[in-house]
Amino acid sequence: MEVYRCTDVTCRGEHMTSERVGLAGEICAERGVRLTKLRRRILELLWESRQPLGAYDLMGELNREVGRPVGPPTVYRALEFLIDQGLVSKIESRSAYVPCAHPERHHNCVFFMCKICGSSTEVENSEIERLLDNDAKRVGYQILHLVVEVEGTCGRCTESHAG
Amino acid sequence: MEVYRCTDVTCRGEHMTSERVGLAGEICAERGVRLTKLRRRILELLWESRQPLGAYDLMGELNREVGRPVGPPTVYRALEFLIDQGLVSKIESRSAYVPCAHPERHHNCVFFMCKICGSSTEVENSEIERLLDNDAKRVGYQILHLVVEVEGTCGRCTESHAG
DNA sequence: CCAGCATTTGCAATGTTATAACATTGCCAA
DNA sequence: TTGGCAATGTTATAACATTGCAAATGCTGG
Repeated sequence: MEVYRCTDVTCRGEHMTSERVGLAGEICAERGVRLTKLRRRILELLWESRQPLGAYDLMGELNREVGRPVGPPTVYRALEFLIDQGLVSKIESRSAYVPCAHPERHHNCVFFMCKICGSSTEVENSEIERLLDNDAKRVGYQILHLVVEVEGTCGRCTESHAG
Repeated sequence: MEVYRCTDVTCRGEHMTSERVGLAGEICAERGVRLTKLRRRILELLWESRQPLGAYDLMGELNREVGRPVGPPTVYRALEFLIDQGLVSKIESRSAYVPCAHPERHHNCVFFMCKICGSSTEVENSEIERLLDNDAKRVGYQILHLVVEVEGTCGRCTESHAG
């Protein structure tokens, strides 16, 4: 059983995919919604990946696994479910999907994306949310959803490219 | 000559498209880059629109104007130029493009998007930039580009839908 | 158990957004 | 006049996403 680093640096230590997916299962049960085999498998694939996966990446992998074509709608519907349940987020600037580190809490994620290695890091920052709330009041908006994505270079890549 | 409301609420008053595009021309001249006819026309179309336009919306309009097919690369290259010069921003969560209210300053825009009427409002918030800078340091990132987009309902639409 | 119903998935087609690869134009300077 | 260069044109295709309908699956009450 392989082990993966948590993509949320505020959360130290390592977590197993199965642990993550198990938690997701509990959350779904509590809410009376179904984490079906397909949905669970897609969530696993996202946890197993070190970088955001596109819908068609997921499709390709599922194709290989089940040995027959899995169509886009199948994948997109599962992703929609996972996003609705807060188990996955879409990275808008990449058209890619990542598992959410803390689905048990309702928070707006900030994503740091490395331009070089493609990895993503999730952080929580309630202060940003507060600031945007203020701005929203100022311009008369009711907030439904935040998209905060930072493109840059991660420490590792910045070093290795600096020489 | 039609007049349009500035999409940046921190900037009161009204501005003409020609004024905006004129400023863009000056900026390009200073920088030694060329705001060609095509690029200028696309910037005008964005200023004339009350909401973000997709690349294919722009293509359609240009087709009508020049009476022959204008291909996607033509539009995308012009958009790339305008974005590089800070004259236009892409709204990632919509795959749509908006003119930048203050190209003369280098700042990261925050966009509020109304889910109902589709309009967008640009605000400046250097505090958010500062917070994200802190987070970036914390996770070891070098920031290259920020995407901060808020989806919600604008004051007008919130009212009319509340009853 | 199973009939009825809702949810989920399968499938084919299509729509939408973006880029690759290569050709052409127009301008300027050697 | 030619060679270089930036911009644009052209064709094709890649990448991402949705619609509409049919089939399968899973719950629930009889």
